[in-house]
Amino acid sequence: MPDGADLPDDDAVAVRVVLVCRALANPVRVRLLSLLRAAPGGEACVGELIESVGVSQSTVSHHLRVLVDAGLVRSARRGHWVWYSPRSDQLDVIDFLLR
Amino acid sequence: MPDGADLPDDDAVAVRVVLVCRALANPVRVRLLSLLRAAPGGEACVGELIESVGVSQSTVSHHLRVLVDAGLVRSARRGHWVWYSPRSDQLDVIDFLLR
DNA sequence: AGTGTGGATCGACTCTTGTCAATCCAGAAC
DNA sequence: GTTCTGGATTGACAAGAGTCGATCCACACT
Repeated sequence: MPDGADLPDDDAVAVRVVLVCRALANPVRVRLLSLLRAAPGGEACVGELIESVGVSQSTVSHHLRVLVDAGLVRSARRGHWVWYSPRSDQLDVIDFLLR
Repeated sequence: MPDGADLPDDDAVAVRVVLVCRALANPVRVRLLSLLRAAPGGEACVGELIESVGVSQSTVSHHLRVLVDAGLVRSARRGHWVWYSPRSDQLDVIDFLLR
């Protein structure tokens, strides 16, 4: 096999680290994730979150999107509300960092 | 105890998370930390690092400073060279993220 | 003293992020 | 259908991060 200019294992790790860390490199997002983790049922809808973090609705929505894109959080619409929750397959990372 | 508008426990965690994650939210810095972790003796001087990451000397120096400021890495001048190494008291975090 | 070299610091520039108000979209209720 | 309400998206702006070349500093050596 030719020497890898094409990102083997090590770089996959680096990409993942950067992705997750970029998502948690902002206090609002850490707070959001923390709130979600502590929320009853492990989920919360956006309205509750807006009140808790003290920034505008659009800003909260933006930050939630970043968390989702990073694969840390998932969203699900149920009826009128959209519910956010930490992704269970990422709980080890989340728990470790927010420990 | 009065309800805390003044950042008790939870916020200390958040601050620490943001600090560490901001430091690792950049691929060059993750690479640097990875190199330091894998370096013989657990340390490397700047010259070696410059060759490995492919950015300018001043940029490497800048990124190393960020890692130091985040408390992940320490530096020590020995003679003519400056040696950087992961901080042993942060190895658990580093190992977990770069695992 | 002066010279050379490994690194840090200093502008200056570009690119990215965070924020908001305004607008748009999707469900629910009418 | 229309209207209301919870969220997402858009556009614009300010602030921050990443990068470089140029310069400065610290140490070793002559």
